Amino acid sequence: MRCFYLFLCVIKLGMYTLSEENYLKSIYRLAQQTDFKITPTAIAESLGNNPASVVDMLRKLTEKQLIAYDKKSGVRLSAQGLKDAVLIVRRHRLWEVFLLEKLGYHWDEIHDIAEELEHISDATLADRLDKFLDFPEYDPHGDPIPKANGKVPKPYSVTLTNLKAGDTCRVAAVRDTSSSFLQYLQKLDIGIGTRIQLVEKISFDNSLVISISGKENTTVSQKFGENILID
Amino acid sequence: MRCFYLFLCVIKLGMYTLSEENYLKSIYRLAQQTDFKITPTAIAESLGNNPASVVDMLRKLTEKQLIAYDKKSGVRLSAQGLKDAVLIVRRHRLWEVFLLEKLGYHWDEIHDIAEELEHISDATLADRLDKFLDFPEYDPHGDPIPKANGKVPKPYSVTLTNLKAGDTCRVAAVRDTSSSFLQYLQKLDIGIGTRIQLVEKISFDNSLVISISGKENTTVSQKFGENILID
DNA sequence: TAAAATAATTAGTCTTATCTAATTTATGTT
DNA sequence: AACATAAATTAGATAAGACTAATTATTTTA
Repeated sequence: MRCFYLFLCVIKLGMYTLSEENYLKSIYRLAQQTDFKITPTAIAESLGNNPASVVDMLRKLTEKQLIAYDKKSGVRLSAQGLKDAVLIVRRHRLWEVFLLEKLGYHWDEIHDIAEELEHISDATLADRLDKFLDFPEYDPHGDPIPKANGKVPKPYSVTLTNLKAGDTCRVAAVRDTSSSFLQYLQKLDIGIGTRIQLVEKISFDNSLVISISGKENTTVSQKFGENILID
Repeated sequence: MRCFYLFLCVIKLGMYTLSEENYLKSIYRLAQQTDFKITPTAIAESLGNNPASVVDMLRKLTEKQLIAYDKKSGVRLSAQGLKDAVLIVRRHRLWEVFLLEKLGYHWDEIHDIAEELEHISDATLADRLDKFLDFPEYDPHGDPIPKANGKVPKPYSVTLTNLKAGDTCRVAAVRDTSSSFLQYLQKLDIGIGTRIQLVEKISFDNSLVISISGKENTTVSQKFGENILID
């Protein structure tokens, strides 16, 4: 018995539960996306959980030294927590490339499958997949893929809403990767690399009038604009 | 709230928990491998679980109409349960081919990773992977891969222990896929297709004296022989 | 067939991860 | 500063899936 548990302990070293991994990833993404301090409520929202559950898990992650949390500065990943979170994101984005390029999925189908695949825990899997895919730099949504050494290329941060009327840009990446957003983009004929000109900002509700690939004007919401990262 | 649960219900339709899937697979494999009736104890052993836990789960699977269980005839998969179990096995074996052929893993490394990958639940994933791999018939351990329509090619069933002294055969598949067994095979220079001659059966403990690829004699145990499927 | 051994089951406990409801702590506004 | 609102936390409940220990059935074997 004692022996059996020792064994389990050894083979599980460095591995986390599905939930723990999802919390790490969520905290990492919040840290990337916003400059605000990361609160239990924000994490709860991003995971679709109750804040009370988040507080419990934060305690657990603190015990495991994956995060540090105090009310003043909010939640922060430890060196180890950051390393683990980056690896999960790396796996997610590599699997997305695989699903699109090798299995022929569309870009609005791959996110949810990659959410499952990213938790496969073999030590060399990510690196082998990386090599198999010929070391892609970006995933199909334009997000940079963290390197094997843990380095993360700087993600795009300027959005459509940052443009001034008359400016032209190219779509570099999308922030929201839900299928509803991506299908909307499909309908508008927008993909990575598409040229967009901001024609006008409607001051009433910050709607954006844009021209896609030089074609006739279309109006989109502020929320839409915030989810288009540009070059 | 009510709305949210309805949504969950819809997208989860036809999906099972990790545990449920592992029980289904285990029952399926026991049914394939032996003609004995499938008992809670046998399932417990195959999963490394306590029989009490198995009884609990059998109740649950019965409620979901995935199995039928009575003491007389043991556990049997329902039509639905069989369909689901076959799909899991299909996914497992396809992923094994992928890991070996595309990612360069060795045959003693792939089983455990495929145990995780087989639970990825997207509806079209198995078929896409199948196509990507060019519809392989056997996995790297020689096990037949169930077809998209649910048909399962007949697995090999004759083992080394069924031979008579002097008989020659070729290795068609292995029953045990643990890395300890596969590494042992590697050391003996045995793979799928290797020619083996049974030189002598030791009646004391049913050890087998064999000649591998025509080379000098080696002695292996009965347990070893039972795990080598031949053509 | 009776005793012994084995298998199946029940009852109760534990852990993980979630929830709701209630309470405490912060923040913001007048 | 006092109050109102929002956020964080605690306490207690629940469900899944595992466990141990105790009990009941069923086989074997003498």
